[in-house]
Amino acid sequence: MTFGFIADLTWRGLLHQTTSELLAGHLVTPGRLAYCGFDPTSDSLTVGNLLPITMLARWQQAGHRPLVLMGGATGLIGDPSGKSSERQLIDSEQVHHNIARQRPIFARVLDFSGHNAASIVDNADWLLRLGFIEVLRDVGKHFSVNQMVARDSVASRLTQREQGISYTEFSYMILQAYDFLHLYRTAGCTVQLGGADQWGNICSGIDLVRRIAGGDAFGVTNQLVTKSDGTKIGKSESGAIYLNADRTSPYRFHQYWLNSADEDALKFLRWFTFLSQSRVESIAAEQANDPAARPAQKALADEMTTMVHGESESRRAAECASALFRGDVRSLDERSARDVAQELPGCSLPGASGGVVAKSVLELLLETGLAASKREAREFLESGAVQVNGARAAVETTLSRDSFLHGRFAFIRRGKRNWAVAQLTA
RNA sequence: GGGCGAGUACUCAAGUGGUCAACGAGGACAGACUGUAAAUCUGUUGGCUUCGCCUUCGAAGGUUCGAAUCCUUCCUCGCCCA
Repeated sequence: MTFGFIADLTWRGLLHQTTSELLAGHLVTPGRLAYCGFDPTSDSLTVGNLLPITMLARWQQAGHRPLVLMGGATGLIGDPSGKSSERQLIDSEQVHHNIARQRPIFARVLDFSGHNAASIVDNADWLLRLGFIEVLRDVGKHFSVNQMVARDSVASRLTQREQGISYTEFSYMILQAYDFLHLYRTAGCTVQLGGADQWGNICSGIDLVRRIAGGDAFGVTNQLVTKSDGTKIGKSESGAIYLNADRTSPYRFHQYWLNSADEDALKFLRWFTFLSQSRVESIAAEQANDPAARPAQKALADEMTTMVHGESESRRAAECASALFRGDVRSLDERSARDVAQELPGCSLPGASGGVVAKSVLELLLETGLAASKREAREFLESGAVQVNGARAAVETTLSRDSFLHGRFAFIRRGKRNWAVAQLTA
């Protein structure tokens, strides 16, 4: 698959800017090396981090080699871009842990084998070795403070009364530029990919490569992700959507995309998935034809879950969703009930063999996490928001042994789309 | 180091001795309507053993019958001066 990288980004509406007209010519030669940096400030990535990863994947699909740069060293500093306040420093042990936790997701989206295999490097390997004086003399000379101060990311912090910027963060751009130089010299890396907010940092790197190494380097930035309602992607009511299954279950992950607004679904399909232009267009046609069937949301949810969690998890999530929302929970046979229950958050109850089980729904709401407090639980029950195994529950409703499906499961639904399950253990 | 000002619930933001769990807005959640949308309307939004009780208004003390509101010290932040 050698569809041009730039052309691919263009029809997807992902392309923001490129640093040079000469880039297209540069990319004619396959096997070019591009890198994109990732900050290991958290131990798990969220869907917000997915876009840069897919950018690298698209790069790879266009016949080039992708390089993941983990900011093991820069993560100790923190990038001021897009941050309204000074970051908290994390220790290097934490950074190592975070890097290790993040690695697997890259392996899923990128291909680490073959002739244009992806690779991962950590800038701690070279940045930590640098001496302060050495950097000031060799690198610092090439930076104009006048320019640095004019940088949007810095300027906003300087003019903002509330938040200042420390010298530490101010220096970040020098480190990132140095990364590019290092990768250019040691690996022949000529392109840096990043979000539109990284434009300045990328240009600094290109500048440095030209000044110190006398080489030509390029940058490509992608559009920043926005949602139609203006909120940030990857944030849901109940918190961030992570890419790790232990943080966000495949079911929840699938649900997140399935709930995309109409205006967003097709856009996300282009931005995040690898579906072809013709495929996306045919989905768009279906969507226009029958919006209620939500073909775009479904395709999006399936594709994304497959990308991040694999095909079988994706299918399970989809089947689980249709069991819960399309059918009657009570019609689930025991095996499917068990499968579905596995996907949902919940709690288990000691179902003392033969003993009488009488559990109030109110407490179950609390234990399954569907309600944050008793007062809230009561409120949900009073407003008729709660159903147990398909039957509406009231404040005083209690469950006896035979209210459990197959003697084991109580599927609890709060509101329209929040599910949990309480299971009796043998 | 000196002067001034600010710190209120998820966020913004009222409140300057009792009627304050604290106006209002946004957000969020729930109900109706729907397509597990959007828009709209309604309700809720500190906790509990809920006609009542408990814990909150940067922190700790104090004054008072009674404080988010007054006093003291401390912490944090911003502006100005050095």
